[in-house]
Amino acid sequence: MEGKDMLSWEQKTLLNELLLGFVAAKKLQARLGEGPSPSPSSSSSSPVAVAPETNEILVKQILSSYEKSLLMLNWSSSPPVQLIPTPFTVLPVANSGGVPESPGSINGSPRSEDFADGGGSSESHRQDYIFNSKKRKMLPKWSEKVRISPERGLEGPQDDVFNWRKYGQKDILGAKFPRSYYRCTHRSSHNCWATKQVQRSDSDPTVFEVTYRGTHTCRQAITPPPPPASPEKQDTRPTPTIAQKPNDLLESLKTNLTVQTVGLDNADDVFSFPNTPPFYDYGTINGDFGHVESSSFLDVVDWFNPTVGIDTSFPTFLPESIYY
DNA sequence: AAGATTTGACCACA
DNA sequence: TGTGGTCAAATCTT
Repeated sequence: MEGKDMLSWEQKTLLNELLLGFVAAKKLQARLGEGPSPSPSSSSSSPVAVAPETNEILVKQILSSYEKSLLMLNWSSSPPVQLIPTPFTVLPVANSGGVPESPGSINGSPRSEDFADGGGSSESHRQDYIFNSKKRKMLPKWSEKVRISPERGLEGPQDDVFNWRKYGQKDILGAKFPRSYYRCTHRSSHNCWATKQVQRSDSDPTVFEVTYRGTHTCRQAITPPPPPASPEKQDTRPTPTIAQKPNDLLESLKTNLTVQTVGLDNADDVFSFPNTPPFYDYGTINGDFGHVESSSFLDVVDWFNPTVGIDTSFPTFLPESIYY
């Protein structure tokens, strides 16, 4: 029964995201429709200087995709709906892996051990373990390099708004520093399978290589944040236990660290956080809504998920029907 | 007392 | 068989 709750929560989250895109597309459509479409030729500073008809077609396609997706979600509530690990989860620094051979239920089925099996048969426990291990392997994976500024005295990157719980540390062959393993604090409560590994760079101790696996299905960004009790009590903990206003957090993050994405061609590109959190800028990511088959916007969702923890709470203009 | 971290052990995979 | 990733009991912190 709890599993069902989780599933429906995921569906809601997905619906939420879909609706966001849907409404945005609607607005765009309205704008395109109302304004006297600017002359397609000259002084349009927009990078996407296309004929109005093309715009409309694109918008229709977008809307159609959203509608279909939403419809599908609505009527197929019983089959597992995956919020994340789908083959089209592409992240800016994805370093392979991550593509499930079968989109089966990666995240949809909660671990039975969570509420059943009360420490009973070790055999079933083993099977759960194996199953989850396989499951995890199919999660999308990407990494970032996070640089801290030494003068701030931080020893670990405080790189996102998610709550991570350390579950292991390992000495890695050939690495000076041990690798730390974190998973989402809400793993059991929200069935959130996001994990990350933090490895301090050998060559530059101010750089932490953070490898994320899986995306958050929890809503940490809007869960009641614990009061900022004692600032910087510990150091090696790369995880803030805060989930305050993303903007505030981003501002502070911007001053503290930079993120280098790994795996891009120009690896020395240093990425700084933008001023506003999320970048729900479909214009910059679309590239090709025309035949991308409704996956692009999900990519965006995943794109910012790990670093800034886009919460589903940001200014929402969604119909209350999906609000819970 | 509850939640987080540490750490040794176990497991899968290359 | 060695290594990386995870588990879980013990320990620590709040």
